[in-house]
Amino acid sequence: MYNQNGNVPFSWANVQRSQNSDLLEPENEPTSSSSSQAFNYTERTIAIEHAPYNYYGRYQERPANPVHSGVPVQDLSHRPMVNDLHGLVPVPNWDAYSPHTATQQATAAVQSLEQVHHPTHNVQYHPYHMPHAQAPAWPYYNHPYPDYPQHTRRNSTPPNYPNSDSSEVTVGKAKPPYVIKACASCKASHVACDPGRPCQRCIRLGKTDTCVDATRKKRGRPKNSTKSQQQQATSSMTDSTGSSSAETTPLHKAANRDLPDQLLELSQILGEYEVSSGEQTPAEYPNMLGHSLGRVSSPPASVERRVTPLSPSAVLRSYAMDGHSSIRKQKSLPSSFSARRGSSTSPNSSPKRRHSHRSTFEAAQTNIQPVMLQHHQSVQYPGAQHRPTGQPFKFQDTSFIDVHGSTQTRISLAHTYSTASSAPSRAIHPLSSQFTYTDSDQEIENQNMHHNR
DNA sequence: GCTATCGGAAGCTAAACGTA
DNA sequence: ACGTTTAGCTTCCGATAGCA
Repeated sequence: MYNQNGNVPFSWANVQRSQNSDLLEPENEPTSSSSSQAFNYTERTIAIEHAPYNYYGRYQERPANPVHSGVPVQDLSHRPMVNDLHGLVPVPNWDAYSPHTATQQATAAVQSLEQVHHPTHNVQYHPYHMPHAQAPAWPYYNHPYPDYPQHTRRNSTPPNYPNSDSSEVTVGKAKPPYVIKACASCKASHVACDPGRPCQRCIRLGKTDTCVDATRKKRGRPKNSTKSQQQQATSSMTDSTGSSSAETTPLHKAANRDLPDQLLELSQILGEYEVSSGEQTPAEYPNMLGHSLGRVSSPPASVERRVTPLSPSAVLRSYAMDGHSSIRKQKSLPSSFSARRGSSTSPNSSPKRRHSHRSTFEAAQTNIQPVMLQHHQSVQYPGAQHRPTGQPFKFQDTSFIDVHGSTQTRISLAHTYSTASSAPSRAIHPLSSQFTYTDSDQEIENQNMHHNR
């Protein structure tokens, strides 16, 4: 249940487990110190002035928080919540703060709420999530998961739960985690906001009247995005013979077909790769697999035609990046990938970080097999040719057929490239193993020289 | 020193997708 | 049904520049 840092990684599976486990049975929790009678969960003592953050790193403003139903926020807000589909349930023993700071009034209020709404449940509900409880403006707003873990981003060290034998929790150089909603001014200025309205920055700048929550667009994957993408890709692509694709097939379904059909469908689904017909070696496309694998030799005689995908980064450069740099890399990697991020050209990119990328790259060299395609002359990177200048676009689910040796293996270029000025990191995912590949700065430089030649 | 600007890293959400 | 993936959004760090 705990990761190597001793933290409980957030997942709904863990939430569900916790609901069925003794996490909701405070009396079964190991106690490192005394328990609060009011809440019956294990406390950890912590100096308030040193610990303005809860277990997940969410900022807890200690003094003078709004009081709701007689419940001071600072006394109750620090408990991590799990969602039991009925309400947010505080998880005992995850606390960074002492419940002894709860007032008698708070105790009575919570007990009253629990009795009214869940008299038979042996769980404890956060009062702000009780049906009739009016949520304070902060720290919870109406956010459904107010304690969604965030300490992975901010340098807010959670307590060394569960193995901490110290009653003192070291928070270190913790910074306030993200606010749930930034104000319009802070958002526009790309600066940190705080939950107050007006926020401290607006107060300082005298913009108190205009300090309102920034409007937020709907997040999440759009409805029918895949379908529409496929339709768009299909309508804009032709194969080398000039024939239009008559139908679309999802990549994962195409992968189960016979090879020629699969390739045909891939050619319809994917976009245009750069094609070399045998006299060209991968070294002429220095950023892609051939070069990255250190492979410059001729293909096996059995391979009639080699298709060398142009480096996504090279493609990006070729599409008139005009300085608009809101173009970014896709972040998330498939779970089977080693999680790694980063642009090696970022001004913040440290040599150490680049070294890390390089190490992975070199490790990948030993594993990746040459990538070639048969029966297949022209494929497109979806949408590339129609991409408006300066707008982000992405390569995704790009597949290759590895016909090196006797086996045929589908290899997916598993990730999305949409960066204008940074070197894209990339992940290449064969079905049978996993590895990643990332450009180094030097490689990018070489590509630039090659491209400008 | 203060403030504004902004590129982009890191994180969040929810629909689509995969799988048992 | 449920877990995973992923598109598209968010916040805000940190570099840089302008100004008094």
